[in-house]
Amino acid sequence: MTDALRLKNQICHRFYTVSNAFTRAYRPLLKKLDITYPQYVAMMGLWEQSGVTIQELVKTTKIDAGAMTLILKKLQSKGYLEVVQGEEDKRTRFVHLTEKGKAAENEAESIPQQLICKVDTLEREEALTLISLIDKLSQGLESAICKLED
Amino acid sequence: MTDALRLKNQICHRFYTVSNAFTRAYRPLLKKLDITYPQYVAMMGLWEQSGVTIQELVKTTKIDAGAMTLILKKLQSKGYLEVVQGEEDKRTRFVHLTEKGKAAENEAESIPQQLICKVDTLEREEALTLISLIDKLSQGLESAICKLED
DNA sequence: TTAATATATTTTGCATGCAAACAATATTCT
DNA sequence: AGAATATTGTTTGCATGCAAAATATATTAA
Repeated sequence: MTDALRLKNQICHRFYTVSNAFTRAYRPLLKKLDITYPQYVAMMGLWEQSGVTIQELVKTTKIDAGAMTLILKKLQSKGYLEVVQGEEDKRTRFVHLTEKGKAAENEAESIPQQLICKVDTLEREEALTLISLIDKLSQGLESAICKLED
Repeated sequence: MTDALRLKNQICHRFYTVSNAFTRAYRPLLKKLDITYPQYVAMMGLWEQSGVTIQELVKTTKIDAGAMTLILKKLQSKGYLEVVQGEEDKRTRFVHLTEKGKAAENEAESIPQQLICKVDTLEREEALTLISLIDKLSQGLESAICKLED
């Protein structure tokens, strides 16, 4: 009846589907680092800049703050990072990569390419278009979430 | 150092981010039906075709089979559907919408438009391009997951 | 200064997502 | 027929994602 409600017409369902597929696809690649996809995202955030506040890491990775607490505990228990309380503001906590954490970047270096090699259906040009369209959509979504919360 | 590992260059991270944003955006819209986003996906599958096998529903919605068991229990407890064992093949179970479940489609009819109105950053043309690119990527991902599992 | 308010992070309760193990039922092979 | 194998669903254990409540610490207002 209502075409608007058909699954094949839902952009959201595609994101749901592809996002989950990415998580599954990364799993075998992350095995050697013994981390999950969200943990990998947190590590990417830290490889870009170590020694940041938890809040900043939450902002850059867009990982839920509550989940971040657990993820950092996991990564710390694996020896990838340390968390230290702020001096000035004792509410804040800073996340620092350990040597092992920094070294892991080298092992991770080949991961993106490994996945791209397997997912070769998009030309570079198309990939760039895709990214810019997603970013445009993403912007709208963010503000939409605010509007919808009224 | 390695640009390949930067978050802003990750398509996967965008899907992760946007997918989660969609889930949050839908929450207030699904409140009146008292269902979650995955439950909404299951309902969309059933509005398209009721009386299907659980396996078929898993296939069309791409919801994890294990999660589907719980989701169907939830939706059944809310009175939206019934599950009956197959006659020929007793392993299979068929999912049937109740009257309440069918009626819910009318209430849900406005949901897609409600969200689209808020997320107005994409032109229809761009949205179509986005969809086709995601689908192309999605195809590659599916086969990639198979390759990676070796 | 003291009370009220704001911010950073953690905790809690609930709902998946995922892989692997299981259970029940079918099908196939010998 | 009978055992081995395959298929459909469910269960289990672990890791988030999300919203809301709780903590600890800062900041602001009276």
